[in-house]
Amino acid sequence: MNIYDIAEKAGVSIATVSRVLNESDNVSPKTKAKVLAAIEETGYTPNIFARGLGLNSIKMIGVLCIDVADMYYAKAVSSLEKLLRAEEYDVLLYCTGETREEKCRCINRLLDKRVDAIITIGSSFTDNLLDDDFKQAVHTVPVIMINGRVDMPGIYSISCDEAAATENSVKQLYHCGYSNILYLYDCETASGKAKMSGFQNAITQLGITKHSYTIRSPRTVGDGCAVAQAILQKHPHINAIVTSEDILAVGALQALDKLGKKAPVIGFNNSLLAECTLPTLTSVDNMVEVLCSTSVSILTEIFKEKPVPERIVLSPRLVERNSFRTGSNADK
Amino acid sequence: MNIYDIAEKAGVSIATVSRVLNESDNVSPKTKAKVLAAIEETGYTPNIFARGLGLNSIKMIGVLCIDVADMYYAKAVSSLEKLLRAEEYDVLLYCTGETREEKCRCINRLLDKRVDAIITIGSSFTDNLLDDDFKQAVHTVPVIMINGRVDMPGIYSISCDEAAATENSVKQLYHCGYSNILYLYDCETASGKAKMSGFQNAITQLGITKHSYTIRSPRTVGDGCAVAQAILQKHPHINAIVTSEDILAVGALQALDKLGKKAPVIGFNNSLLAECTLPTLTSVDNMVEVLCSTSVSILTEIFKEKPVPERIVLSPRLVERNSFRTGSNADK
DNA sequence: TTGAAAGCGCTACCAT
DNA sequence: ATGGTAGCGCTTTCAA
Repeated sequence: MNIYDIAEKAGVSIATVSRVLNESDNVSPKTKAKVLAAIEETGYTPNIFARGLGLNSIKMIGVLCIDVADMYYAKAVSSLEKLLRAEEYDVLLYCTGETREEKCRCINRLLDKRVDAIITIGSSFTDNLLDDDFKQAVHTVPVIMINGRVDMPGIYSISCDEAAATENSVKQLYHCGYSNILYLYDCETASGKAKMSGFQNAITQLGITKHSYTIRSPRTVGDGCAVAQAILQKHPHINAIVTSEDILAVGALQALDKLGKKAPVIGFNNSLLAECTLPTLTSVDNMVEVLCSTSVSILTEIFKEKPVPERIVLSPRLVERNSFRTGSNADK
Repeated sequence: MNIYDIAEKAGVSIATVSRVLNESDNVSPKTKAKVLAAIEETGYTPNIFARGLGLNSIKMIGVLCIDVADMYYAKAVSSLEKLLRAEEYDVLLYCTGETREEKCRCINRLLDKRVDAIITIGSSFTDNLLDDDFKQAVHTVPVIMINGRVDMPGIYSISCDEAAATENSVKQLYHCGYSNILYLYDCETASGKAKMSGFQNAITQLGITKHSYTIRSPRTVGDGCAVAQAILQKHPHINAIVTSEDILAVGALQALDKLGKKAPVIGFNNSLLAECTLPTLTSVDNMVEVLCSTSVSILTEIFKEKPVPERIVLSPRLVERNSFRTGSNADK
């Protein structure tokens, strides 16, 4: 079933069918009706490849993340998919994993598929080693980085200020009377570094570097718990914990429970996990939804060839639950 | 940059370039080298639309789920994406949401995109109202349903026996001395019904229907907690809880904590949440990874036109953590 | 308002 | 082993 069949059935030329299909205005209502009837009757749908071949676009956006099984990426992908579909774009999803080789392979594969744009999620695409691949990509399509940043014309960065968020968490704790703070973190991606610098800024400004600690842990509940437990035992005067990830905060809460201790804990990502713990977890909301909707808006503007900012930074906010409340005073 | 440019640069015909591109054997090493050099030099990649137009395939699989932000679907999508990419297929992801209209729209949109197959995740695609859409889909491409089932030639069902799993959970509890069991569930999809029937079977067989309860709750931690708390107060003799979802199990644990009670709890899905609670949660593993890898194997067999079973059922297994251990005897 | 026809870039068949 | 060429199904320009 193709456009010729429809043309024949409707007694018109393929050009006219094409016009109807593309909602061109120069078709008389009568012929339009005939064509639509033929289409309806046969259940015909245009061949996307032929259309793509002519227009060189298939209305598809490539979305890259490390692994959609991670809740943070999943939320973003879900959000993007809905927003893009509303704009008639489909999502081609790649879970690249951590390695540079695979990320590079995915970018190129996406370009081979002639997607209309690429959106990356997460700071791990902020990687000098990928610059060449992005340079090539940008040559063909716009690239939007959510929480990533590569300074290159054609790459648009939409991110949330994680350094400021972490800095704020520490300051809030301090103002509530906690000054022996542990920072439990998981990775040293660009995002990890930003959060760490936020922590360092805070303790420096507050003059509490002497009594503050940082320690790294693999990104699992069990490891977070073990690592936190060890350092809490070694330094019993630690009286508050800030983490780079909700998962680690969950581990920290478990460590406190095991040690029979109480201390405020602040997570990061405001994920479902924050609602599942006892006490429920106060956590930094990284504004994924807003990042995604902003990204899609920017993208549609780009497609319309309107000027858009190359860099947008949003402020995250602290969502308070039972593991720490800024209102309450210290029980220290 | 197209195949003509490469042909000219390499001093051969486009037919030869095409042969090199498709790794046909009938090309002399010398010409092959020339062509590859030209490709390398120019960075040429074949136009996917033109290829698709000829072959009527773009090596793309449509994956449908309700919402990838749900951890259960996210795990499956992640798993499928990796497996399919390894087979050179890309994943077009649609989060359909709950409504039939949107599911239907997504199926049709996927067909318009000329995907090579459709994979649905979750029992909510087992829906008589969608039968017409699937009938049309099956006409064009194979459909694989993970944890879903529609009896129609061309639809392959790969699922996990959730009824048996729930039945087993109840029996395990009973054998450890718990016979006043609450079943806390969230939905009445096909999957929800299967689990419920498993529960009913168990209590009937065990002769404990008199002291068993079922209650429904929205699928959030807060609701699960509130609903569980209410019924536990009304029926204080309830001494064990089985749930249809880890999220509800988390709620149940919180309810027990609030009431200062202890009772074994069994979740379903063996998600990350099960590691985050105190006590950690014993949960039914729904074998997502196995379901996905089986699905991809089946699919590749179908593409090779080999015969495959229309229905595969896997047995789930109970993953024991601290909220209930079959080894331990009742502390009742 | 409509139709004819020239591409779009590739694959695969038929020659040589 | 290589080349010529006819499609694949659509969009769009040019003519009428």
